[in-house]
Amino acid sequence: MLLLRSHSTLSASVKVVDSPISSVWWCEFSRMEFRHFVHLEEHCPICGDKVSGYHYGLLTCESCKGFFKRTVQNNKTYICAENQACSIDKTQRKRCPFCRFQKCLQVGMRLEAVRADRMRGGRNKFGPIYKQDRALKQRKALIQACGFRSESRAPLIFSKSQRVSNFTGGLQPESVLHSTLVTKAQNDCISYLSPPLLPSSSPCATKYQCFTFSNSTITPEHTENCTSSQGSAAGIHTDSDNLYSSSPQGPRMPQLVIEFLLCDLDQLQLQKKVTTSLQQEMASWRKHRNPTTFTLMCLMADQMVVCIVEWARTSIFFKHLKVCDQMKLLHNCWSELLILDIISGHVLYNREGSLLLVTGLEVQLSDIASPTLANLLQSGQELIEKLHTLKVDRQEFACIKFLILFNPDVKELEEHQLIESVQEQAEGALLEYTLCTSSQHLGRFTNLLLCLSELRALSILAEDYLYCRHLIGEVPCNNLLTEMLRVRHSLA
DNA sequence: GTAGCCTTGAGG
DNA sequence: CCTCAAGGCTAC
Repeated sequence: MLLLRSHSTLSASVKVVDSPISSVWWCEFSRMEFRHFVHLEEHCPICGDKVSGYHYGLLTCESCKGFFKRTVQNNKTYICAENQACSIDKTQRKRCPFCRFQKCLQVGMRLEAVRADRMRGGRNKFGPIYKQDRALKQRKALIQACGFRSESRAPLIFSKSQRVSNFTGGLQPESVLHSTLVTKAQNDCISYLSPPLLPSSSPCATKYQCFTFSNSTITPEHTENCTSSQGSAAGIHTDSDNLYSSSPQGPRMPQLVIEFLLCDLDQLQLQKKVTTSLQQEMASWRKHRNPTTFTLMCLMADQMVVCIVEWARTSIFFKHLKVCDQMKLLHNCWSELLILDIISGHVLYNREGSLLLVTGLEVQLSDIASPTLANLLQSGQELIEKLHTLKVDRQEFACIKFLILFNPDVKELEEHQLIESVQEQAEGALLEYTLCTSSQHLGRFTNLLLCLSELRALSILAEDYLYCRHLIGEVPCNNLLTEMLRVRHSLA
């Protein structure tokens, strides 16, 4: 609370400017049967035929829907007569069911959407994802229909020639881990230039424009503080000699993703900060007695929560919110962000095996006496494995953090609409990014959202567990962690 | 086996 | 009541 209050020099609330498309007009437009227009414009990602709606996780044609259903329901196995690389289009889709089914899975059709009980009608868990995707497509189609493009600002990108020392913001350039980080950031950027095998029918493969601020609900001026103050430290600039200059019409990273990335504290900086604070904490603890592993974990968590608050407080959009809303949002999601930070450390730096916390503290499951804590760590490990398999990158983690932070479902928000709008834009940015970096189309985005709900569930369990131990006096007191624990439970 | 059309039923 | 994504039916 103190942290937030002491920095509450908010100049003005975020200005909501008139969109080039007025909101009244937009509402009227949305009421029209516009969604059908969107569907008709789409091609089946498997065979290129006309789509008939969302089926088993994504927009497909009627025949691929039926094919997928028959294959899964009847447990069919196929064999490819060629080399398992048959091209699938409308005219040839019947020739090789093996390759057709492979393509169904590849683009993201979901096996679990085929009902084991064969019950008809109703809705499944993908409903919200279909809704989100539809909303984004409507926005994109509307932008195209109006000939409106957000190209007002030069794209912010990583420069090929950017020096390592600039990227670190002062950290040791000889650090091996750090070099990996830089290479990864540059590789991410390079791979973005040549998106993996998108079918030619996909609109992403042919033309993709930066969509950020496409509905212009938030003025670019609110992003400028962030980019100008942190851009150089992060090694990101608007140099014309950039990776994309040779292909102005090629795919671009959604600008909002870059903005999020800029706000994201470098994992190594975070580690350094947390370690320093923790060493000081531990020194004072050891004067009395040696802390247990659980105590160490609590001390570390406390320092990470401080970093999370610091990150949020200086982040794009969030820094312009009213302090009361900032506090509500953080009180709602601190544990999710905390777990995400720990998990992202594992996924990004390819750590496997025992749970290695950000300070370097390694926790073996066998060392954990409490079965509840051991279960929590086990669930954390499983989520790490899922995200590791998905190869979630820094850009996606940066978007996910904003998705978690800007939760419009938090009660009694004063700037509810603005918060909802930021979350929608973060969702849109993540979807855009995944559509253009993954060959799985909607599948990757869906997988990320499913992981997000698992993270939410895990954070609730972890918070409950911490609170129980806090009640019996086992969590070190008088810090931000215990304050966060108390606030949540005093509101409940 | 395929694919177009029909029926169903939970959720908005 | 309407929507729409499931499963079902059936001519080919």
